[in-house]
Amino acid sequence: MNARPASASLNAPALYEQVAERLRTRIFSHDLAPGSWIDEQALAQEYGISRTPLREALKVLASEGLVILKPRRGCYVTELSEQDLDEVFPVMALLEGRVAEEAARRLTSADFSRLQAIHDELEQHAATNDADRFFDANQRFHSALQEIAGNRYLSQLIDDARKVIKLTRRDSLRLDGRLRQSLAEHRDILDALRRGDSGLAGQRMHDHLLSGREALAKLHVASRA
Amino acid sequence: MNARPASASLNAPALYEQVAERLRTRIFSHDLAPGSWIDEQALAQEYGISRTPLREALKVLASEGLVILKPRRGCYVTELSEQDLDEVFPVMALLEGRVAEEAARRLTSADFSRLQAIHDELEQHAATNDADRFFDANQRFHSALQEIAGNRYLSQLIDDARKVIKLTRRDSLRLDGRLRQSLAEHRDILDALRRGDSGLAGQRMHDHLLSGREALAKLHVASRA
DNA sequence: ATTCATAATTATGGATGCAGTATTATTGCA
DNA sequence: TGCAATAATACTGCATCCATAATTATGAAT
Repeated sequence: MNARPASASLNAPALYEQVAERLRTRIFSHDLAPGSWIDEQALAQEYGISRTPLREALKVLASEGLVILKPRRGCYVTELSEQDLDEVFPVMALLEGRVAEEAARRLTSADFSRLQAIHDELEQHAATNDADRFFDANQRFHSALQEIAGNRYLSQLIDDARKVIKLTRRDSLRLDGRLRQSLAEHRDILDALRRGDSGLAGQRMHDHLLSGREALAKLHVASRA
Repeated sequence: MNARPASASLNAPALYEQVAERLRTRIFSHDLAPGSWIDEQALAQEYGISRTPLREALKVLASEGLVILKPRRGCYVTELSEQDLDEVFPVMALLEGRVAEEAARRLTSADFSRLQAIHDELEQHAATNDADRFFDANQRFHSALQEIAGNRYLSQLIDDARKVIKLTRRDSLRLDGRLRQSLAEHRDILDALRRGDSGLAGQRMHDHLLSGREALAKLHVASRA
């Protein structure tokens, strides 16, 4: 009747994984800025741990593409070039498009209600121009679709790609009008899902992602001017 | 005029990376069999290194999906279920299809000659029924296409997926007739590339991968009987 | 004053040691 | 003889330590 006493320690993620997660947060927030050097000693001291689990965490982040390990020269936060973005986004569009397509095929009415509920949040936050909450709900919408599509491997690739894309997170959603446009695109995707048109859902999701890339490009051009 | 004296040490991969590569080889060869426990001490001793770099290597392999790390319980070689394969292959087909499509768009005549040369090897090894060399040439063909397509991110995802698929390498190519069939599919792909029909090239590559999955499925059913 | 060489400092990568936990073996009891 | 409880063993995960290489600072020479 107890809650598995052993599970307490089993459920506790390894220290290196906890550290990896903390570092991800700091990288996404640009607290650790792209291109900046990661001071192992300082971080280990700050977290009150030794360098060993920290270094293991950095290995994980490196394989996720969030940092790059330069042998004998330390670890640096990844800087994405425009070319990198032009490579990642089309792939992301391909993968997310597939998810939408597959989700449309398997969609139950319960699933749809769930998506509808999240979409309503999107409408709300778009109305109040709350980019942060919009972003959050947006992510949950996409995650829900992934779950419905039911391909864990595909999901994992998307999650990884999303991490990479989040490196650029001075949020294209903050571009004037982008939030409204994103919402409109979501409406169209939801519409295709309701109609059960998997091809169309896939196509619209695909284009939605590319549209996100364009918004980001505009933002970068603007910030350069 | 010198050849950069520093590059000697820079070129040397980190120890953990060397170890990771050695482990990959042993995993693919089933020297370390799926599901088997990885004895850190024994391996470290065998390689004449400490457990530290070995453990770092295992972190990398874990993020590649070749092993799974069970907290406090050690590291095990990944076992792929049929469901896993049914998830990975369609994604692989999607990605490789995209590569073929993109490569077809960018293909120069020099590129085509290169592909043709590799394909000729395939014909050779198919004729002599040399599965190992066929496999090798096959991999080079796909790699060449990836290079031509010119999307490094896409390439990386495919490379990762290929590693996962290689876990099952009791080679579907060894299935009777599969080698011939694979060759025929390659001919068709090359044909589409020559004609510059990117859509067709993508489609055929996509189907080629799914065909590979089917061959593997037959093999597994057969081995169960 | 600038540049190059050399010395001092600092950081990385790897080895070793140790505490805590899981696993296995052993012993006692039903 | 089988099962449970407990003791012994073994392994994982983290910390600490050390050697080597890279970076920076210092000083000399042009």
